Amino acid sequence: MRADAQRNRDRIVEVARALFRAKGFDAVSMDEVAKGAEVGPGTLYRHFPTKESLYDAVLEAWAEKVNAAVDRALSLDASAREQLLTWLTDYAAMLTEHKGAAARITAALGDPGSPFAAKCTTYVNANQRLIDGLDSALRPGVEAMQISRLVGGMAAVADNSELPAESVASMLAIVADGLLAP
Amino acid sequence: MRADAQRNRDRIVEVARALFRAKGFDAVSMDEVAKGAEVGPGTLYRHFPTKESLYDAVLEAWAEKVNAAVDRALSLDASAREQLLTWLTDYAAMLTEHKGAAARITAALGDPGSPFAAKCTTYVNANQRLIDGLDSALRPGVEAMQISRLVGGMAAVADNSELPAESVASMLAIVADGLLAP
DNA sequence: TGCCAAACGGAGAGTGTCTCCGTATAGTTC
DNA sequence: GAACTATACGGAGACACTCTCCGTTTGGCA
Repeated sequence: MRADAQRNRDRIVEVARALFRAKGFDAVSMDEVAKGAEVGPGTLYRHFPTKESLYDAVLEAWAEKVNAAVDRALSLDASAREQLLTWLTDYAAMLTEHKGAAARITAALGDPGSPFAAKCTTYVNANQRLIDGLDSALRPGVEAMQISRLVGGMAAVADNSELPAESVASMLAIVADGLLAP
Repeated sequence: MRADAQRNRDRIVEVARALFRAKGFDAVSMDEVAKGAEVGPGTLYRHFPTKESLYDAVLEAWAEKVNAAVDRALSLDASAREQLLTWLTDYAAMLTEHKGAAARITAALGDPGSPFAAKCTTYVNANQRLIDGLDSALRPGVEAMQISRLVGGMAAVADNSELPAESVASMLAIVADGLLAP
């Protein structure tokens, strides 16, 4: 890639990250990103053919934090319930870090054609590792995709309604108790 | 209201209901509704100043079914768990009856300025009646708004991903067990 | 320095929401 | 049943947004 192209690409992602985080996916227009990055719309679309692909690039670095969080929860010297709650809370917090991200990623779960498919796989795999780690403490038959959807749904609601952390925590506690073996 | 205006209004709502149900909120354009109802865009917007207000009118009749469903669940001669599951399943099914409705209504929970505020109140009240009816079988301190958000979130996920009923049921079972007293 | 593939950027096509305002008509009054 | 007026109609178009085409510019190499 030519140096000017690389510079422009970096600046676009940087501007887009700030805008998406502040205003949410829908409220940011591509023109706005182009103007902010001081490029023409044509240039923006050369780098990112769709708005989704731009969003995907913005979320790139961020997906790696998920695996770190599941490791952290599993390494805690605590009860299975506390480990589970720690993970769910971290997970929901990461999902709501960007406004609108939770709903978008959760909607893409199980859709291989989605531009966020890679991110979804990361999430589902993290939940699978959690299930393997917590082993028999969980309700028999619980699946990684179920946890992904349950927490993704909660995160989306929390994000949309801008719920305070304690409201999210109490809902996650309900989900966690439901996930633990009876 | 003049007779021709009433006729047009009725036809608009009827056409919009069919379109929204089939294609979901976002995929239906106002022009499409206007053409289907054989009126001009101006006429459509005279009756419904925003797309949301049209959606609200479409959902009008449908909100009444919620109270009937909670009565049905509470009158069942069954365990608290079965009553709860019956209600949650009905509730989620009603939310997903119109594509996109669950996410939209759940997002409006707790926002008095939303065009769907009246529908939200109906849902939260129904859950409150459930809590009162099930009494001590539920986890102490559980609130109607929490149940509304939990199930609304699940319904939104189910709706978005077009999940089969059994997938929804297994997630609702987890939520239900979390809601029941430990 | 000159070349040219790569990149740029703006005009504009296509689609959507919503408005303005001249025209048509329902319903009343004589 | 004719005239009148408040009410409603409907289409042209303003405005915003995503995305494309293509003439122009420029980075990097020989």
